Amino acid sequence: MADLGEPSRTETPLALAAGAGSPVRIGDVARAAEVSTATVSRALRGLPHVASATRQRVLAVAAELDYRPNLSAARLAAGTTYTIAVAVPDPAAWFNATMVGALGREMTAAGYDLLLSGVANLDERQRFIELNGVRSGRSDAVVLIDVALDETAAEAFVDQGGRAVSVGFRTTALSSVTVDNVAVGSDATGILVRHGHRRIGLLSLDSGDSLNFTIPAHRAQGYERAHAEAGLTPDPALRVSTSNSWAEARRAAHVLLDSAERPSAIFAMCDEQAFGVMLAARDLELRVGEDVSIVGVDDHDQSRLVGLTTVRQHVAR
Amino acid sequence: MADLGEPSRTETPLALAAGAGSPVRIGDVARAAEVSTATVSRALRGLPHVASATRQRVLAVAAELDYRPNLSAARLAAGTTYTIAVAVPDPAAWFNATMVGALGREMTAAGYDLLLSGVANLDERQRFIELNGVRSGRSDAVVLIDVALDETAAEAFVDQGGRAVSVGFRTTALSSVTVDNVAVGSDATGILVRHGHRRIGLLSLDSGDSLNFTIPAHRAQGYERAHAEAGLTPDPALRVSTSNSWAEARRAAHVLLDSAERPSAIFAMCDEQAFGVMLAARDLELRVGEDVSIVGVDDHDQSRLVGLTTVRQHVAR
DNA sequence: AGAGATCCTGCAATCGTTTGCAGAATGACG
DNA sequence: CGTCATTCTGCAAACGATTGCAGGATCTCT
Repeated sequence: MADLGEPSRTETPLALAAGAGSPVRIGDVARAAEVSTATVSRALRGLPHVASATRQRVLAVAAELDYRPNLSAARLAAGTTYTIAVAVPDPAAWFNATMVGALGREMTAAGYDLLLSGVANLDERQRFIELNGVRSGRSDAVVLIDVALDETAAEAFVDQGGRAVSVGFRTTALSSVTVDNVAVGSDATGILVRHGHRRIGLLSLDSGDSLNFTIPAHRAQGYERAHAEAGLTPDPALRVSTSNSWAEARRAAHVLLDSAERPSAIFAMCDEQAFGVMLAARDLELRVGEDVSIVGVDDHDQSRLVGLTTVRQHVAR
Repeated sequence: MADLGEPSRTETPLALAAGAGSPVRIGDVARAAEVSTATVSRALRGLPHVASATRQRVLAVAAELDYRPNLSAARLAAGTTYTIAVAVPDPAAWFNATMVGALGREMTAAGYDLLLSGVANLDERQRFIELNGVRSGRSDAVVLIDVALDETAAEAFVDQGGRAVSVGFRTTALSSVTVDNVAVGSDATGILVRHGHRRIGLLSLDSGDSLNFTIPAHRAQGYERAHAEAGLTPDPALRVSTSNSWAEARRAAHVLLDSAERPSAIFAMCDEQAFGVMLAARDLELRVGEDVSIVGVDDHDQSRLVGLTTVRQHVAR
């Protein structure tokens, strides 16, 4: 593992407004096209009630002058921002990153901007909600990815006129897009049960500082349901929980696997954890899929590689 | 692999401005605190020349009224946006996501907003540059992550007063933060050479639709340099390139590994590709690290798991 | 006590759009 | 040819802050 040290940096002095000239305003276009600013505004935005000849002329002049409307002004006047604020606990986590990417594509297509905020703890969540609340003029709506909001907070937000959508967490006050995590847990565990496993470990996701505690809870419910349906009773000793880092998961898996009565399979709530479990298995020279089976959730490309069985979630859309 | 089907969606009607009341403006605060709006503005932003008693009063009143300044108005008046637009080819790719996350943290701390755009091809890049150019009022500056901009485009942007920083791509017109990719390539290859490998395959990153073609080129240069320093001449037949998908890389690796004179080691330009190579090796029942060595770049947590040697890049900061 | 410096505060202009309303121009129709 | 409906266009008032400038208090020093 070679370490490359500090990345190099070049500091090219940023020539401020070198050939900038004064920016073109809507008035300049109006004058050049011999119409009023009102007409320019309407023509440029494709509003009705503009003669098509006039519109052509305005468009031509605007292009000629390379006119760019000032967004702040437009937003102020129109009272809308065409921006959606997205909050996500850890932007680098695979699920979140994919979600944000997909959202971004949709929004760009619809002409909206995507304001991204990392919201890792309660304080930051609070700040985010306040900042992007009603009439902050910062955003038109808010999307919470994997960020839980209790009912009262959600209601307060909506009552004040905020618009919000929640992904991965269900709240009655908010529109939400969620996956049935009980089913996820049940499916995953069910796969193991059908393969004849009777002692199945559960590596649960630690809520910790995270803001969504329902996902792990629901998946755990599924884990139990699958057991119940097969007439089994899960052993509480086989249940541990960690954050979603592979390192911690590895340590936790050791606890399970080192024991004399080790489980023959482990259900890990996310792939990151599943990787950690694999590491632990390797440490103990257990063969994955033979000595111990592992099931994860999510759909990392890489999962396939190491022969992990995963329950897939649809992320884009 | 169980497929959970379409995620469920709840559509709670979003009560618009239920208890919203009319938003509090700066004038309301001014009136309540018995000062002018100018003073309120100064007090709230911590500007000097406000008596501390006055400031206290204003702050109290503002809090009392739950005043939130309208960002669009503030931006228009101040001529600044406190927003930085970030362009990234694929927001879900590990390196990019991590970078965006780190940037976001810094920016939030500094009171800036992060506007995220996916910029996957030349058209989108063009659109991004136009949209976020000078005085668009959309952003104060632009950060290009792994998005190449030719010198002329960069100069034009700067000449018009745009501010931009480039990450992962060096341009003389722009400030840039880059990693010395020749060194990366050379380090990675050097590791293999020192382990006694003489036939080293190179799995290069296909520029394709991507916007940064210098990284692969530089790493390839490093690959050659390392050979030269060891008095070796790389075999051109051992050089293939694919996109950064593990599936394609797997196919490409087959081309290398199926041959009678297969390389004893392969340098893959990114971890995603390295995973693909591992898959191919597994297909052929070659043991990684024994029958064939693999080196990748980046620093996925997962790399460690499968015993991949990687050259680490510092991503955050 | 008067002159000058220092510190606060408010007036009003400004930022660059959008949009309601009214008036002008054009066309249709009897 | 006069009405009336139908388009188009422009005037001017928002939108909600920021900030240069000048005036009024207060303080210091001789």
